[in-house]
Amino acid sequence: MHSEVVASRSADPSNPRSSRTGNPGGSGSGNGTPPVDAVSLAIIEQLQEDGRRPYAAIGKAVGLSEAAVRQRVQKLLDQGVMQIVAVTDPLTVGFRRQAMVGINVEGDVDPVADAVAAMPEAEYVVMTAGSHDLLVEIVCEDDDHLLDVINKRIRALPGVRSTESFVYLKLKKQTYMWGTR
Amino acid sequence: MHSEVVASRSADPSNPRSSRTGNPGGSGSGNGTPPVDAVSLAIIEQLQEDGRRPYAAIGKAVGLSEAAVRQRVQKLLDQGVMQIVAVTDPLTVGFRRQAMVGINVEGDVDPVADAVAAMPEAEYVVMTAGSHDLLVEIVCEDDDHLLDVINKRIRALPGVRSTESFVYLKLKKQTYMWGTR
DNA sequence: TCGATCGTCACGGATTCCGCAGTTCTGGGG
DNA sequence: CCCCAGAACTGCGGAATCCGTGACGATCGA
Repeated sequence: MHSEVVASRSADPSNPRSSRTGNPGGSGSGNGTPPVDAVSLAIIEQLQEDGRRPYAAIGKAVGLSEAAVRQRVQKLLDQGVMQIVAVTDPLTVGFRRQAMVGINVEGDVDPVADAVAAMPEAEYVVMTAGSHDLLVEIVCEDDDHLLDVINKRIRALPGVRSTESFVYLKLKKQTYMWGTR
Repeated sequence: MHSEVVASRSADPSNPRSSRTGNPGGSGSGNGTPPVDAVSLAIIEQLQEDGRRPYAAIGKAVGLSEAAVRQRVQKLLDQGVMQIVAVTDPLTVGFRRQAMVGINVEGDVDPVADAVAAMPEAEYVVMTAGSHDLLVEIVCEDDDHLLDVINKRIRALPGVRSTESFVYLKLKKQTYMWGTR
């Protein structure tokens, strides 16, 4: 139904453009060269400040025409590189219990991650290095619901060795401006 | 500079409106009654699916006029209940190292949380119950930068007893549709 | 009951969005 | 070296949207 996630990773190797302004720091030596150049990055920064900023204003800020900005934004959206959405603090909005759950997996992590990601209560799933293999942010109606998700559904998944829960008490900061500083 | 965070918690006790559709479940017995009613919730859901959806379309979906939707959205934005932004997977976008850091605090947690939240590298700060008092999502340029933030800046804060790090390997899911199911 | 405040509706002008060519630039093959 | 194919950018015109303004009705407090 909905557009789905970000983690699709494009899979479009026929786009070795890069060059132009050259990515700063050159940190992309590892594997996937950033599929977005500096201009698209600037556009993303604009939209991180205000997701509804008009294309013309963005174009003026990054030195592009309005149509070009529109096309780039559309492509970034289609590729799943970014999404323009309203974000809220569920605790502020009301009735909802949140928790971060660390999961330890026996064997391959991927299938467990996919299974957890398929749960509607999982808002955020990330594979990590450290004392947990998986970190999952869970959003629930109430404590009973949360207990059910953690102790029944997650722990029942094959490959799950153990879990550790961190129930949210208060959200202190939530930003999406990593580029702006 | 920017509008800042969500966690401002309104602090406007002179607004005991509520009523109207009556919040489901009646969970608002504790403290702050949800400052948003069912209609605003429906608007938020619309914008969670597409942050650029026109006001008229939203109004048609929730049964309101275009101007009414516009004013409600503006208020929700001003109150900090929600923000409309572009969200990305930094790992996909390129050059950036992410990690979740669990922090254990000696004494009052709040000042530590505020100090961490003041760091530009901290994208997400939440107080939790469990084996960590604080969970912080850190976004860095590279490993050196990450190491510096964790081992120098965070550990140097007064009251920090210990930290535990989970370096991000791969983001599997990232949704903001908690209301839609 | 009266006054005040808030939410909603209605409307008009400025702005923005969107599709559609036309042009330029890059890269590959003959 | 030339030509072609593809992608990206620009400019333009019509339709839709955004935004300010004013007025009406309801609710709450005095």
